[in-house]
Amino acid sequence: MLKHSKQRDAIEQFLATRYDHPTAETVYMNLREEYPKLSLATVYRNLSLLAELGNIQKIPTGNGPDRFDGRPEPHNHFLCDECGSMIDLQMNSIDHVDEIAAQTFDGVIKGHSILFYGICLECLKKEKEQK
Amino acid sequence: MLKHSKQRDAIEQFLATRYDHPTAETVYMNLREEYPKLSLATVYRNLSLLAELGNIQKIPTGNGPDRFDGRPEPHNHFLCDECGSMIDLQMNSIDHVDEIAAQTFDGVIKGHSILFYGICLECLKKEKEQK
DNA sequence: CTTATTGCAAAAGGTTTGCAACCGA
DNA sequence: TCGGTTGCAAACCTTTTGCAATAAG
Repeated sequence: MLKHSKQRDAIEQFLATRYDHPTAETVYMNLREEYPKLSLATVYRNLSLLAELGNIQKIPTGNGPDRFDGRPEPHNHFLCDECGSMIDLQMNSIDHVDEIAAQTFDGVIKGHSILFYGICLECLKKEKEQK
Repeated sequence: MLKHSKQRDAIEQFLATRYDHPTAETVYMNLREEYPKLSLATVYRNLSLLAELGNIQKIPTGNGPDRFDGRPEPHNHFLCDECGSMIDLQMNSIDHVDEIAAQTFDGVIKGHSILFYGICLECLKKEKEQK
């Protein structure tokens, strides 16, 4: 059970080419060119499925739509308050937070997600230019 | 500008008595008893305002409604995959993650939010009992 | 008296779902 | 053929918004 689907392949492949953590809508818009009949529902369904399978990551932002990351390996993210851009932060040394958490908690910690927020380089530059 | 409001006080007060990170809906349901004419919109408006003022914390979960925490001091949270309960995790030693992140990132990091996920103690017990 | 706040209802935004048609194994 | 997958539209859930009425300072 779980048949092949061109749409699913295309979605996974598209995410593999993007480093900006697109939304479902963005995936949809881009793939429409190649698959004019593609439906947004199909995009959502496959993004959820791919995330469950562990092939991609779904990253909730707290405001605005979820973002999707073609790289399934654990890593952290930075979200710019101002322009909404999301950036990968590779921080190997940070996995120990699960251990620290485990010391104060008796349940099972499967993992964590850290979302850093602030102002990205581009927005900083723009602010300086305006002065 | 910023007048006093009984509703806002009640919402902040209610949160101060709860350690289970209620949703806006839960706040609403509970305060209806004392304020029968209270509107859900008022609850949302005040929760947002209180969070902006830094009096409470708003915690997005990624699935389901946002949760609210009457304790504004920085701390982390654990969300149970199975029953949806949310627990505070006090981990003073964890603030250095911002520093670590700053080493790999040129923008401004204002803060972070860590959401741990897994299975809580209660759900673990239930699972064991079923076997 | 002025204006922040409220309640109500309607709208918005993002995501999910029902269903018949379609496609892959 | 069987059943997973699609497209479409409608439904859903959470949150926000417009507006006239109310209440705080």
